[in-house]
Amino acid sequence: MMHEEDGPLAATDLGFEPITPHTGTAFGLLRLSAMLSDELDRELQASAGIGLSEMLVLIQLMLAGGRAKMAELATTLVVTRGGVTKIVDRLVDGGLVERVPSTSDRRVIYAEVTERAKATVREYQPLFDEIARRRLAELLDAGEMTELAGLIDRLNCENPGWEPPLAR
Amino acid sequence: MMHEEDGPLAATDLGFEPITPHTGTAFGLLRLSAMLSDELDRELQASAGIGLSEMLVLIQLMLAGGRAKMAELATTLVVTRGGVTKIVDRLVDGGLVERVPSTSDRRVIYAEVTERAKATVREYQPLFDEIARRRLAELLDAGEMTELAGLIDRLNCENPGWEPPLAR
DNA sequence: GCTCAATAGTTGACAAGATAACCATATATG
DNA sequence: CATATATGGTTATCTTGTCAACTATTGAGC
Repeated sequence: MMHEEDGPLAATDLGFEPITPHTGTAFGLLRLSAMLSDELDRELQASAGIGLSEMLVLIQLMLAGGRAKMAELATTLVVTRGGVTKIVDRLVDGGLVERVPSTSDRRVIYAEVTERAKATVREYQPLFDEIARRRLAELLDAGEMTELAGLIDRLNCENPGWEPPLAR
Repeated sequence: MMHEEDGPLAATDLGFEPITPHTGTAFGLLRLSAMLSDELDRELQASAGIGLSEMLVLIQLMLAGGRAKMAELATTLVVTRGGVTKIVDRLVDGGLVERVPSTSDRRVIYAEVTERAKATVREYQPLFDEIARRRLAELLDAGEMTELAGLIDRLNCENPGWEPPLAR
């Protein structure tokens, strides 16, 4: 019935008017990222049986040539060292990653992909890509998508590299 | 000393080469968002004593004219209904929000900002904005920033509205 | 060489949300 | 009008990642 006591809503119903210049953009960025994460995690979990965090580690490992130090993963994935330990724990349990101690620096441990992991990435990266396409590329024209990709890359490169505060 | 057993790294050291077209962009978007969230949450927690989630609810409430249904908050903030309940619980505990039952639909509860909340937003939104500026606007020229803002807004509007899967 | 600070990784306790079941209310269907 | 279905909110339980403390190793300064 909708008796419309429902006061001063509607005014900005979609809710994207920025209160101050950049707040709205940040707000939108976070929202977009949240939707994307949610869908990626859900689809990967359903198909590949691993979460988004695990997939991101695998992708990053592939990008790095198959192995990377735990601390590097923490920095590039914007997760604490403790967090990486746990994600890698799960990957090791699933037979997707092995821990390989460095011989040159005995503090360091490499996370290294297994053959199984390579197969997993080969198999499910298209899904990842397809979701990204649906949520991003499909809604923009080719030029805009290139623009967006460029801006995001620039921001990632030019931002002061993330490090867990207080060198935690 | 760096004995350089440290194999096939370096090749793509920054780690941003996309494996397939859109994966890299999604990867970058998630990373950017993670850095931004981390900094926003940390700074807000330190200054305002509330987390990013609470601030986002307050901002959304202000945008909606001071009040919004719990379910609306869930959708726009990309959080489950259960999640919103808890965030609003904390805001109520802090005296920033009140729960106001709707009279026209007795299932509905409005979250409504208090005067204290308005003051909090007035006081700390500049901080929010400043961080967004540092992480985004400062690294691009004015035209690029406008471009980015436009693309993000478009993607948020044109994306199929987020809803918790299976009407959870 | 020895001490002190910095770095790498792990661990246990905790905090924030997701999930799914639940109750209450509202709407649609016969 | 009666029943069935959908919607709105909360709750208890579980998962994930942070935080802070701890150990081990490395590198710097004396």
